[in-house]
Amino acid sequence: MPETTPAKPATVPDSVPDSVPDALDRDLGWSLGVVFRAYVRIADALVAELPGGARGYQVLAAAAQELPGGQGALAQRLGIDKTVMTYLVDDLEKAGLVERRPDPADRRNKRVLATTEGRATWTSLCSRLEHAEEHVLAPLAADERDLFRELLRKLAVRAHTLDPVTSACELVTELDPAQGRPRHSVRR
Amino acid sequence: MPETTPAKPATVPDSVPDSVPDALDRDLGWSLGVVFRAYVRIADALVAELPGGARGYQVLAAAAQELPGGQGALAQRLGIDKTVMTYLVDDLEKAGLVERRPDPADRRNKRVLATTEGRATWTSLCSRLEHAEEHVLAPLAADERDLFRELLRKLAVRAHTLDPVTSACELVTELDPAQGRPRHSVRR
DNA sequence: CCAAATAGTATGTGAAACAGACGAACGGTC
DNA sequence: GACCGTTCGTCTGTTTCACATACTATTTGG
Repeated sequence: MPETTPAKPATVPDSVPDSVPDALDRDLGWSLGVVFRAYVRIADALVAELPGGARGYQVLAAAAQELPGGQGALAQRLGIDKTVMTYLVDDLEKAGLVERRPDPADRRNKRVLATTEGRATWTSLCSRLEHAEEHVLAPLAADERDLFRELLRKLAVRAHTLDPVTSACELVTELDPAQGRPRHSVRR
Repeated sequence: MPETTPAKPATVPDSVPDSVPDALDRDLGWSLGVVFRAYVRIADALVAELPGGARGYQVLAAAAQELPGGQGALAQRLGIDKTVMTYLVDDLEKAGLVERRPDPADRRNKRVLATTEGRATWTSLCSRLEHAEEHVLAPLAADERDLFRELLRKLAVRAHTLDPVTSACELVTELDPAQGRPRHSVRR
């Protein structure tokens, strides 16, 4: 236990990760969080003009591409609460980028469609976001980038079709019996 | 304003062009978000007993492995605000899983170390989280899983060392001059 | 010893998520 | 056509959370 001065002073460890055997590297959750936050940060900075930030862009993109379904389905697809989607679309509508139109087949559904200006804005921002993606993926080689995209897409499509609560529950029940010594009575 | 009216009529897209099943699949941000949320959801469910949820687990893991640096460095590494880290460690300390100890070299720094019970809890939860990771990665083949892990790790380590604000700014300034005529190519 | 700087903590504010209730619109059944 | 039950979107209230700010303790350098 090298408690005394581990060869590296605890001061000024700033931006020099000495290729450490950081055990956190092995944690998928940590890696996912870091990459996700990095992307969101860059994307938010790039589309800061847009009402909803990065999520507003995703709504706009969905509207411009005229994906089927009302804004409820859109919310589920984007992982946003439906109440959040309401004022997200509100802001975009106030900005004149999208408009709500009741689905003639089922007037309860309100489709979110981009206006002409909205489509123009989207195409403009779209190229920016491409740069953001490339920026995040920069550490990888070109073929690695495509590979990563494809693998991640596969995971996302699969994870999106599954009901997360259900899968979590069945995972818990799957683990519970296998947990010979389950919990150390972690009191809260 | 080049072509005002797009060839695509905005009327009643009952039959959506199925040539593009899901244009969102191509968006890296969407994929990242979906996978990240799926993981967090499962992880939170698995470590619900722990004070801070999935982030509490990460703090506990860092404490158990005795990573160098105080809780400020820890917060930066985990992408959490330092004020959040304060009451996160508070809760874990109240639960008897970690303890704060002033660094003898610099008593301003408070290292976060796991207690014996904390280490036991960590090893217990660690195996669970491994299952969670495998569950998220289930759609991939075994070799693909390892490959994805490695690629993601590379991205995370690189993104973590960079200052996100700086990189975002330089990306904006890089894009600004090119903004005059944005490319229309949505996706290559 | 004093001044500047840094780590951690406390506090206030605003935004966001979440749950629940409500009106509108549909699908049946009678 | 008139009644249910259901679904969709919206509204409202509550609670949690992140962020900025100010403050204390401690170190460093002159």
